[in-house]
Amino acid sequence: MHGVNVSAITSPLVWEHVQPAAARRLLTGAIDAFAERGFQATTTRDIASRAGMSPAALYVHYPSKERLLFEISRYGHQAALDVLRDADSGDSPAERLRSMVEAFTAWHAEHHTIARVVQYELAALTPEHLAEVATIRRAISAQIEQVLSDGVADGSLAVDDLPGTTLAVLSLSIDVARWYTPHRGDPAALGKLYAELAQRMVQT
Amino acid sequence: MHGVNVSAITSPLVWEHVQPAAARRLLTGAIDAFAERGFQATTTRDIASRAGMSPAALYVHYPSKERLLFEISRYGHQAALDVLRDADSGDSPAERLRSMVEAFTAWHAEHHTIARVVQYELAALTPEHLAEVATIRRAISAQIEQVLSDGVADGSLAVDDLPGTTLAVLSLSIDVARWYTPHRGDPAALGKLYAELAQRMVQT
DNA sequence: GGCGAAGCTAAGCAAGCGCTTAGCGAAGCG
DNA sequence: CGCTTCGCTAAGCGCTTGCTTAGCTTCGCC
Repeated sequence: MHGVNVSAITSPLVWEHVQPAAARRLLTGAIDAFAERGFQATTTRDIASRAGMSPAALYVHYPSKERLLFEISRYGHQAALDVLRDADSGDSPAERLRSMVEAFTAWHAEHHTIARVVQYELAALTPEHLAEVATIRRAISAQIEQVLSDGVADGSLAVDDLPGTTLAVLSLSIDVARWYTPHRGDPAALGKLYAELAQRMVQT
Repeated sequence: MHGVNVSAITSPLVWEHVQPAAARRLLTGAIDAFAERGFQATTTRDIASRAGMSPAALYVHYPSKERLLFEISRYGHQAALDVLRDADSGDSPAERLRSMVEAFTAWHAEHHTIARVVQYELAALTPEHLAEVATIRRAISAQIEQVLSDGVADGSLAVDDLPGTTLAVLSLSIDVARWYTPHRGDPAALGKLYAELAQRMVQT
Protein backbone atom coordinates (compact mmCIF):
# COMPACT_ATOMS: atom_id res chain seq x y z
CA MET A 1 0.00 0.00 0.00
CA HIS A 2 1.02 3.57 -0.74
CA GLY A 3 4.53 2.64 -1.81
CA VAL A 4 6.30 3.91 -4.91
CA ASN A 5 4.03 4.74 -7.82
CA VAL A 6 4.51 2.39 -10.75
CA SER A 7 3.89 5.38 -13.00
CA ALA A 8 0.98 4.31 -15.17
CA ILE A 9 -2.22 6.25 -14.64
CA THR A 10 -4.17 3.51 -16.34
CA SER A 11 -2.91 -0.05 -16.24
CA PRO A 12 -2.68 -1.62 -19.66
CA LEU A 13 -5.75 -3.82 -19.87
CA VAL A 14 -4.66 -6.69 -22.02
CA TRP A 15 -6.21 -10.09 -22.39
CA GLU A 16 -3.22 -12.08 -23.54
CA HIS A 17 -3.70 -14.50 -20.71
CA VAL A 18 -6.98 -15.60 -22.28
CA GLN A 19 -6.16 -18.52 -24.54
CA PRO A 20 -6.74 -19.54 -27.26
CA ALA A 21 -7.15 -16.43 -29.41
CA ALA A 22 -10.72 -17.37 -30.31
CA ALA A 23 -11.71 -17.30 -26.64
CA ARG A 24 -10.16 -13.84 -26.42
CA ARG A 25 -12.05 -12.60 -29.48
CA LEU A 26 -15.29 -13.83 -27.94
CA LEU A 27 -14.46 -12.05 -24.69
CA THR A 28 -13.62 -8.70 -26.25
CA GLY A 29 -16.63 -8.97 -28.55
CA ALA A 30 -18.82 -9.62 -25.53
CA ILE A 31 -17.39 -6.57 -23.74
CA ASP A 32 -18.32 -4.34 -26.67
CA ALA A 33 -21.77 -5.85 -26.99
CA PHE A 34 -22.55 -5.77 -23.26
CA ALA A 35 -21.31 -2.17 -22.99
CA GLU A 36 -23.40 -1.08 -25.98
CA ARG A 37 -26.68 -2.83 -25.34
CA GLY A 38 -26.45 -4.46 -21.92
CA PHE A 39 -26.18 -8.13 -21.06
CA GLN A 40 -29.85 -9.02 -21.49
CA ALA A 41 -30.18 -7.37 -24.89
CA THR A 42 -27.06 -9.10 -26.21
CA THR A 43 -27.53 -12.45 -27.92
CA THR A 44 -25.02 -15.25 -28.10
CA ARG A 45 -25.35 -15.01 -31.88
CA ASP A 46 -24.25 -11.37 -31.70
CA ILE A 47 -21.21 -12.17 -29.59
CA ALA A 48 -20.21 -15.06 -31.84
CA SER A 49 -20.57 -13.02 -35.03
CA ARG A 50 -18.39 -10.24 -33.57
CA ALA A 51 -15.74 -12.91 -33.07
CA GLY A 52 -16.30 -14.16 -36.63
CA MET A 53 -17.66 -17.52 -35.55
CA SER A 54 -20.84 -19.55 -35.49
CA PRO A 55 -23.07 -19.35 -32.38
CA ALA A 56 -22.13 -22.86 -31.25
CA ALA A 57 -18.43 -21.99 -31.09
CA LEU A 58 -19.07 -19.86 -28.04
CA TYR A 59 -19.86 -22.99 -26.05
CA VAL A 60 -16.53 -24.58 -26.93
CA HIS A 61 -14.86 -21.88 -24.81
CA TYR A 62 -17.49 -20.83 -22.26
CA PRO A 63 -20.24 -22.91 -20.67
CA SER A 64 -22.78 -20.08 -20.76
CA LYS A 65 -23.36 -16.44 -21.62
CA GLU A 66 -23.39 -15.62 -17.91
CA ARG A 67 -19.97 -17.17 -17.45
CA LEU A 68 -18.60 -14.89 -20.14
CA LEU A 69 -20.04 -11.94 -18.23
CA PHE A 70 -18.50 -13.20 -15.02
CA GLU A 71 -15.02 -13.52 -16.55
CA ILE A 72 -15.27 -9.93 -17.79
CA SER A 73 -16.67 -8.65 -14.52
CA ARG A 74 -14.14 -10.39 -12.33
CA TYR A 75 -11.14 -9.36 -14.39
CA GLY A 76 -12.49 -5.82 -14.74
CA HIS A 77 -13.04 -5.49 -11.01
CA GLN A 78 -9.55 -6.78 -10.29
CA ALA A 79 -8.02 -4.38 -12.81
CA ALA A 80 -9.84 -1.45 -11.20
CA LEU A 81 -8.63 -2.48 -7.76
CA ASP A 82 -5.06 -2.87 -9.04
CA VAL A 83 -5.17 0.63 -10.51
CA LEU A 84 -6.29 2.05 -7.18
CA ARG A 85 -3.62 0.20 -5.22
CA ASP A 86 -0.85 1.15 -7.61
CA ALA A 87 -1.92 4.77 -7.32
CA ASP A 88 -1.94 4.74 -3.52
CA SER A 89 1.32 6.63 -3.24
CA GLY A 90 2.35 9.97 -1.86
CA ASP A 91 3.60 11.53 1.32
CA SER A 92 0.28 12.74 2.68
CA PRO A 93 -3.29 11.42 2.67
CA ALA A 94 -4.20 14.38 0.44
CA GLU A 95 -1.57 13.44 -2.12
CA ARG A 96 -2.56 9.78 -1.99
CA LEU A 97 -6.22 10.66 -2.49
CA ARG A 98 -5.38 12.88 -5.42
CA SER A 99 -3.32 10.17 -7.06
CA MET A 100 -5.97 7.50 -6.52
CA VAL A 101 -8.90 9.57 -7.80
CA GLU A 102 -6.86 10.66 -10.81
CA ALA A 103 -5.97 7.08 -11.74
CA PHE A 104 -9.37 5.60 -10.94
CA THR A 105 -11.18 8.25 -12.96
CA ALA A 106 -8.82 7.97 -15.92
CA TRP A 107 -9.25 4.19 -15.86
CA HIS A 108 -13.04 4.50 -15.99
CA ALA A 109 -12.74 6.80 -19.00
CA GLU A 110 -10.02 4.87 -20.81
CA HIS A 111 -11.74 1.53 -20.24
CA HIS A 112 -15.29 2.80 -20.25
CA THR A 113 -16.63 -0.26 -22.05
CA ILE A 114 -15.30 -2.68 -19.44
CA ALA A 115 -16.20 -0.22 -16.70
CA ARG A 116 -19.79 -0.15 -17.88
CA VAL A 117 -20.01 -3.92 -17.66
CA VAL A 118 -18.34 -3.83 -14.24
CA GLN A 119 -20.63 -1.16 -12.81
CA TYR A 120 -23.96 -1.79 -14.48
CA GLU A 121 -24.33 -5.51 -15.15
CA LEU A 122 -24.02 -6.88 -11.63
CA ALA A 123 -27.68 -7.87 -11.58
CA ALA A 124 -27.12 -10.40 -14.37
CA LEU A 125 -24.55 -12.41 -12.38
CA THR A 126 -25.50 -15.56 -10.51
CA PRO A 127 -25.57 -15.12 -6.71
CA GLU A 128 -22.28 -17.04 -6.39
CA HIS A 129 -20.51 -14.96 -9.02
CA LEU A 130 -21.96 -11.75 -7.60
CA ALA A 131 -20.58 -12.67 -4.19
CA GLU A 132 -17.13 -13.09 -5.68
CA VAL A 133 -17.01 -9.69 -7.35
CA ALA A 134 -18.61 -8.12 -4.29
CA THR A 135 -15.47 -9.06 -2.37
CA ILE A 136 -13.36 -7.04 -4.79
CA ARG A 137 -15.85 -4.17 -4.64
CA ARG A 138 -15.47 -4.02 -0.87
CA ALA A 139 -11.69 -3.86 -1.27
CA ILE A 140 -12.06 -0.95 -3.69
CA SER A 141 -14.27 0.91 -1.27
CA ALA A 142 -11.94 0.11 1.63
CA GLN A 143 -9.01 1.56 -0.30
CA ILE A 144 -10.68 4.97 -0.51
CA GLU A 145 -12.05 4.80 3.01
CA GLN A 146 -8.56 4.08 4.37
CA VAL A 147 -6.94 7.14 2.88
CA LEU A 148 -9.78 9.38 4.07
CA SER A 149 -9.54 7.81 7.50
CA ASP A 150 -5.78 8.36 7.59
CA GLY A 151 -6.37 11.99 6.71
CA VAL A 152 -8.87 12.41 9.53
CA ALA A 153 -6.46 10.74 11.96
CA ASP A 154 -3.61 13.12 11.24
CA GLY A 155 -5.90 16.10 10.89
CA SER A 156 -4.99 16.80 7.28
CA LEU A 157 -8.42 16.06 5.81
CA ALA A 158 -11.88 17.24 6.86
CA VAL A 159 -14.43 14.43 6.65
CA ASP A 160 -17.69 14.61 8.57
CA ASP A 161 -19.37 11.46 7.31
CA LEU A 162 -16.71 8.87 6.46
CA PRO A 163 -18.83 6.19 4.71
CA GLY A 164 -20.91 8.85 2.96
CA THR A 165 -17.88 10.75 1.70
CA THR A 166 -16.19 7.50 0.63
CA LEU A 167 -19.21 6.68 -1.48
CA ALA A 168 -19.32 10.18 -2.94
CA VAL A 169 -15.66 10.07 -3.99
CA LEU A 170 -16.18 6.68 -5.60
CA SER A 171 -19.39 7.86 -7.27
CA LEU A 172 -17.61 10.70 -8.96
CA SER A 173 -15.23 8.34 -10.75
CA ILE A 174 -17.65 5.49 -11.34
CA ASP A 175 -20.27 7.66 -13.00
CA VAL A 176 -17.69 8.50 -15.67
CA ALA A 177 -18.37 5.06 -17.14
CA ARG A 178 -22.00 6.05 -17.73
CA TRP A 179 -21.44 9.14 -19.85
CA TYR A 180 -17.90 8.95 -21.20
CA THR A 181 -17.17 8.73 -24.91
CA PRO A 182 -13.78 9.48 -26.49
CA HIS A 183 -15.01 12.80 -27.90
CA ARG A 184 -15.63 14.10 -24.37
CA GLY A 185 -12.03 14.91 -23.53
CA ASP A 186 -9.08 12.72 -22.82
CA PRO A 187 -8.93 10.41 -19.80
CA ALA A 188 -5.78 11.93 -18.33
CA ALA A 189 -7.21 15.46 -18.24
CA LEU A 190 -10.44 14.18 -16.77
CA GLY A 191 -8.46 12.37 -14.08
CA LYS A 192 -6.65 15.56 -13.14
CA LEU A 193 -9.90 17.56 -12.96
CA TYR A 194 -11.64 14.96 -10.80
CA ALA A 195 -8.61 14.60 -8.53
CA GLU A 196 -8.75 18.34 -7.93
CA LEU A 197 -12.50 18.27 -7.23
CA ALA A 198 -12.17 15.32 -4.85
CA GLN A 199 -9.36 16.97 -2.95
CA ARG A 200 -11.41 20.13 -2.56
CA MET A 201 -14.29 18.09 -1.14
CA VAL A 202 -12.21 17.02 1.85
CA GLN A 203 -9.61 19.73 2.37
CA THR A 204 -9.36 21.38 5.76
CA MET B 1 -35.57 30.90 -12.30
CA HIS B 2 -34.10 31.24 -8.79
CA GLY B 3 -37.27 32.77 -7.37
CA VAL B 4 -38.87 31.85 -4.07
CA ASN B 5 -38.40 28.25 -2.97
CA VAL B 6 -41.64 26.29 -2.96
CA SER B 7 -40.29 24.49 0.10
CA ALA B 8 -40.33 20.81 -0.84
CA ILE B 9 -36.94 19.13 -1.19
CA THR B 10 -38.53 16.35 -3.20
CA SER B 11 -41.61 17.05 -5.22
CA PRO B 12 -44.39 14.59 -4.53
CA LEU B 13 -44.21 12.17 -7.42
CA VAL B 14 -47.80 11.15 -7.93
CA TRP B 15 -49.42 9.51 -10.89
CA GLU B 16 -53.00 10.59 -10.36
CA HIS B 17 -53.03 12.11 -13.81
CA VAL B 18 -52.66 8.62 -15.30
CA GLN B 19 -56.17 7.33 -15.90
CA PRO B 20 -57.78 4.90 -15.52
CA ALA B 21 -56.45 3.30 -12.35
CA ALA B 22 -55.47 0.11 -14.20
CA ALA B 23 -53.17 2.09 -16.48
CA ARG B 24 -51.58 3.60 -13.37
CA ARG B 25 -51.09 0.18 -11.75
CA LEU B 26 -49.37 -1.04 -14.90
CA LEU B 27 -47.13 2.02 -14.90
CA THR B 28 -46.04 1.75 -11.28
CA GLY B 29 -45.58 -1.99 -11.66
CA ALA B 30 -43.38 -1.36 -14.68
CA ILE B 31 -41.29 1.16 -12.73
CA ASP B 32 -40.58 -1.41 -10.03
CA ALA B 33 -39.81 -4.14 -12.54
CA PHE B 34 -37.58 -1.97 -14.76
CA ALA B 35 -35.71 -0.64 -11.72
CA GLU B 36 -35.16 -4.15 -10.33
CA ARG B 37 -34.20 -6.07 -13.45
CA GLY B 38 -33.86 -3.57 -16.26
CA PHE B 39 -36.12 -3.05 -19.26
CA GLN B 40 -34.85 -5.94 -21.36
CA ALA B 41 -35.11 -8.51 -18.58
CA THR B 42 -38.66 -7.46 -17.72
CA THR B 43 -41.48 -9.31 -19.48
CA THR B 44 -44.91 -7.94 -20.27
CA ARG B 45 -46.28 -10.89 -18.30
CA ASP B 46 -44.35 -9.71 -15.25
CA ILE B 47 -45.65 -6.15 -15.53
CA ALA B 48 -49.22 -7.33 -16.04
CA SER B 49 -49.11 -9.69 -13.08
CA ARG B 50 -47.78 -6.92 -10.81
CA ALA B 51 -50.88 -4.97 -11.81
CA GLY B 52 -53.06 -8.02 -11.14
CA MET B 53 -54.08 -8.44 -14.76
CA SER B 54 -53.64 -10.75 -17.72
CA PRO B 55 -50.80 -10.03 -20.18
CA ALA B 56 -53.20 -8.86 -22.88
CA ALA B 57 -54.65 -6.13 -20.65
CA LEU B 58 -51.40 -4.18 -20.95
CA TYR B 59 -52.17 -3.53 -24.61
CA VAL B 60 -55.54 -2.02 -23.79
CA HIS B 61 -53.67 0.88 -22.15
CA TYR B 62 -50.28 0.99 -23.91
CA PRO B 63 -49.40 0.09 -27.50
CA SER B 64 -46.05 -1.50 -26.55
CA LYS B 65 -43.65 -2.20 -23.72
CA GLU B 66 -41.35 0.53 -25.03
CA ARG B 67 -44.16 3.09 -24.85
CA LEU B 68 -44.61 2.26 -21.18
CA LEU B 69 -40.90 2.89 -20.67
CA PHE B 70 -41.15 6.17 -22.52
CA GLU B 71 -44.04 7.42 -20.40
CA ILE B 72 -42.04 6.64 -17.26
CA SER B 73 -38.85 8.15 -18.64
CA ARG B 74 -40.46 11.34 -19.88
CA TYR B 75 -42.41 11.97 -16.71
CA GLY B 76 -39.40 11.08 -14.56
CA HIS B 77 -37.12 13.43 -16.47
CA GLN B 78 -39.65 16.23 -16.20
CA ALA B 79 -40.05 15.64 -12.46
CA ALA B 80 -36.27 15.79 -11.98
CA LEU B 81 -36.08 19.04 -13.94
CA ASP B 82 -38.95 20.52 -11.93
CA VAL B 83 -37.18 19.65 -8.69
CA LEU B 84 -34.04 21.41 -9.87
CA ARG B 85 -35.93 24.52 -11.00
CA ASP B 86 -37.95 24.75 -7.81
CA ALA B 87 -34.73 24.52 -5.82
CA ASP B 88 -32.99 27.26 -7.79
CA SER B 89 -33.42 29.86 -5.06
CA GLY B 90 -31.08 31.82 -2.85
CA ASP B 91 -29.28 35.12 -2.78
CA SER B 92 -25.93 33.92 -4.13
CA PRO B 93 -24.81 31.35 -6.72
CA ALA B 94 -23.29 29.34 -3.85
CA GLU B 95 -26.61 29.22 -2.02
CA ARG B 96 -28.48 28.35 -5.19
CA LEU B 97 -26.04 25.55 -5.98
CA ARG B 98 -26.35 24.16 -2.48
CA SER B 99 -30.13 24.18 -2.67
CA MET B 100 -30.19 22.54 -6.09
CA VAL B 101 -27.72 19.78 -5.29
CA GLU B 102 -29.51 19.09 -2.02
CA ALA B 103 -32.88 18.74 -3.74
CA PHE B 104 -31.60 16.87 -6.78
CA THR B 105 -29.69 14.37 -4.65
CA ALA B 106 -32.58 13.83 -2.26
CA TRP B 107 -34.89 13.28 -5.22
CA HIS B 108 -32.61 10.62 -6.67
CA ALA B 109 -32.59 8.82 -3.32
CA GLU B 110 -36.28 9.22 -2.55
CA HIS B 111 -37.32 8.19 -6.05
CA HIS B 112 -34.44 5.86 -6.78
CA THR B 113 -36.63 3.39 -8.67
CA ILE B 114 -37.82 6.00 -11.15
CA ALA B 115 -34.36 7.57 -11.19
CA ARG B 116 -32.81 4.25 -12.18
CA VAL B 117 -35.17 3.98 -15.13
CA VAL B 118 -34.48 7.60 -16.05
CA GLN B 119 -30.70 7.26 -15.87
CA TYR B 120 -30.00 3.72 -17.02
CA GLU B 121 -32.67 2.70 -19.55
CA LEU B 122 -32.14 5.35 -22.21
CA ALA B 123 -30.72 2.79 -24.64
CA ALA B 124 -34.04 0.96 -24.78
CA LEU B 125 -35.95 3.99 -26.08
CA THR B 126 -36.71 4.46 -29.77
CA PRO B 127 -34.62 7.19 -31.42
CA GLU B 128 -37.65 9.53 -31.47
CA HIS B 129 -38.45 9.01 -27.82
CA LEU B 130 -34.78 9.30 -26.86
CA ALA B 131 -34.61 12.64 -28.65
CA GLU B 132 -37.56 13.88 -26.62
CA VAL B 133 -36.07 13.03 -23.23
CA ALA B 134 -32.66 14.28 -24.39
CA THR B 135 -34.20 17.75 -24.63
CA ILE B 136 -35.15 17.58 -20.96
CA ARG B 137 -31.70 16.24 -20.08
CA ARG B 138 -30.07 19.23 -21.72
CA ALA B 139 -32.29 21.54 -19.67
CA ILE B 140 -31.20 19.76 -16.48
CA SER B 141 -27.56 20.16 -17.40
CA ALA B 142 -28.10 23.80 -18.38
CA GLN B 143 -29.66 24.50 -15.00
CA ILE B 144 -26.48 23.50 -13.17
CA GLU B 145 -24.20 25.11 -15.72
CA GLN B 146 -26.05 28.40 -15.36
CA VAL B 147 -25.56 28.69 -11.62
CA LEU B 148 -21.88 27.79 -11.90
CA SER B 149 -21.51 30.31 -14.69
CA ASP B 150 -23.21 33.01 -12.59
CA GLY B 151 -20.79 32.23 -9.79
CA VAL B 152 -17.81 32.59 -12.07
CA ALA B 153 -19.19 35.89 -13.42
CA ASP B 154 -19.53 37.51 -10.00
CA GLY B 155 -16.33 35.90 -8.73
CA SER B 156 -18.03 33.97 -5.94
CA LEU B 157 -17.28 30.50 -7.32
CA ALA B 158 -14.03 28.98 -8.58
CA VAL B 159 -14.61 26.87 -11.68
CA ASP B 160 -11.73 26.05 -14.03
CA ASP B 161 -13.52 23.75 -16.46
CA LEU B 162 -17.19 24.75 -16.68
CA PRO B 163 -18.63 21.82 -18.71
CA GLY B 164 -16.44 19.33 -16.82
CA THR B 165 -17.44 20.63 -13.42
CA THR B 166 -21.10 20.76 -14.44
CA LEU B 167 -20.92 17.09 -15.35
CA ALA B 168 -19.14 16.24 -12.11
CA VAL B 169 -21.77 17.96 -9.97
CA LEU B 170 -24.54 16.18 -11.85
CA SER B 171 -22.68 12.86 -11.61
CA LEU B 172 -22.52 13.08 -7.87
CA SER B 173 -26.31 13.22 -7.57
CA ILE B 174 -27.16 10.91 -10.45
CA ASP B 175 -24.96 8.08 -9.23
CA VAL B 176 -27.07 7.98 -6.08
CA ALA B 177 -29.72 6.18 -8.13
CA ARG B 178 -27.26 3.35 -8.78
CA TRP B 179 -26.46 2.43 -5.19
CA TYR B 180 -29.21 3.87 -3.02
CA THR B 181 -31.47 1.65 -0.94
CA PRO B 182 -33.62 2.90 1.97
CA HIS B 183 -31.29 1.30 4.53
CA ARG B 184 -28.42 3.54 3.40
CA GLY B 185 -29.51 6.65 5.18
CA ASP B 186 -32.37 9.02 4.61
CA PRO B 187 -32.64 11.12 1.46
CA ALA B 188 -32.71 14.47 3.24
CA ALA B 189 -29.45 13.83 5.12
CA LEU B 190 -27.82 12.60 1.94
CA GLY B 191 -28.96 15.74 0.16
CA LYS B 192 -27.35 17.92 2.82
CA LEU B 193 -24.06 15.99 2.69
CA TYR B 194 -23.86 16.16 -1.08
CA ALA B 195 -24.78 19.84 -1.12
CA GLU B 196 -21.86 20.48 1.23
CA LEU B 197 -19.46 18.43 -0.91
CA ALA B 198 -20.56 20.15 -4.12
CA GLN B 199 -20.16 23.57 -2.59
CA ARG B 200 -16.65 22.70 -1.44
CA MET B 201 -15.77 21.60 -4.97
CA VAL B 202 -16.29 25.12 -6.31
CA GLN B 203 -15.67 27.46 -3.42
CA THR B 204 -13.15 30.25 -3.82
C1' DG C 1 -84.39 -2.17 -22.61
C1' DG C 2 -81.54 -2.23 -26.50
C1' DC C 3 -76.82 -0.95 -27.67
C1' DG C 4 -72.25 0.63 -28.15
C1' DA C 5 -68.10 1.52 -25.71
C1' DA C 6 -64.73 0.28 -22.26
C1' DG C 7 -62.03 -3.08 -19.91
C1' DC C 8 -60.79 -7.32 -19.54
C1' DT C 9 -59.34 -12.65 -20.41
C1' DA C 10 -58.11 -17.18 -22.71
C1' DA C 11 -55.74 -18.81 -26.23
C1' DG C 12 -52.30 -18.68 -29.27
C1' DC C 13 -49.00 -17.08 -33.15
C1' DA C 14 -44.55 -16.01 -35.25
C1' DA C 15 -40.09 -14.97 -34.04
C1' DG C 16 -36.12 -15.21 -31.48
C1' DC C 17 -33.78 -17.01 -27.45
C1' DG C 18 -29.85 -19.95 -24.97
C1' DC C 19 -27.96 -23.94 -25.65
C1' DT C 20 -27.23 -28.99 -27.58
C1' DT C 21 -26.20 -32.52 -30.80
C1' DA C 22 -23.80 -34.73 -34.46
C1' DG C 23 -20.24 -34.62 -37.19
C1' DC C 24 -16.24 -32.64 -39.99
C1' DG C 25 -11.30 -31.33 -40.98
C1' DA C 26 -6.73 -30.21 -39.35
C1' DA C 27 -3.00 -30.87 -36.13
C1' DG C 28 -0.19 -33.63 -32.96
C1' DC C 29 1.90 -37.88 -31.80
C1' DG C 30 3.09 -42.78 -31.01
C1' DC D 1 -0.08 -44.69 -40.76
C1' DG D 2 -3.81 -44.86 -37.20
C1' DC D 3 -5.96 -42.55 -33.71
C1' DT D 4 -7.10 -38.88 -30.55
C1' DT D 5 -7.86 -34.19 -29.44
C1' DC D 6 -9.15 -29.56 -30.56
C1' DG D 7 -11.77 -26.06 -32.71
C1' DC D 8 -15.31 -25.45 -35.30
C1' DT D 9 -20.15 -25.56 -38.07
C1' DA D 10 -25.00 -26.83 -39.59
C1' DA D 11 -29.02 -27.87 -37.87
C1' DG D 12 -32.29 -27.69 -34.69
C1' DC D 13 -34.74 -28.38 -29.95
C1' DG D 14 -37.59 -26.67 -26.32
C1' DC D 15 -38.98 -22.60 -24.51
C1' DT D 16 -40.12 -17.75 -23.86
C1' DT D 17 -40.88 -13.48 -25.91
C1' DG D 18 -43.91 -9.29 -27.42
C1' DC D 19 -48.00 -8.90 -29.17
C1' DT D 20 -52.78 -10.24 -31.51
C1' DT D 21 -57.26 -12.15 -31.93
C1' DA D 22 -61.82 -13.33 -30.63
C1' DG D 23 -65.05 -12.96 -27.48
C1' DC D 24 -67.02 -12.06 -22.87
C1' DT D 25 -68.98 -8.93 -19.25
C1' DT D 26 -70.23 -4.59 -17.29
C1' DC D 27 -71.57 -0.09 -17.62
C1' DG D 28 -73.76 4.37 -19.05
C1' DC D 29 -77.17 6.33 -21.82
C1' DC D 30 -81.14 7.58 -24.65
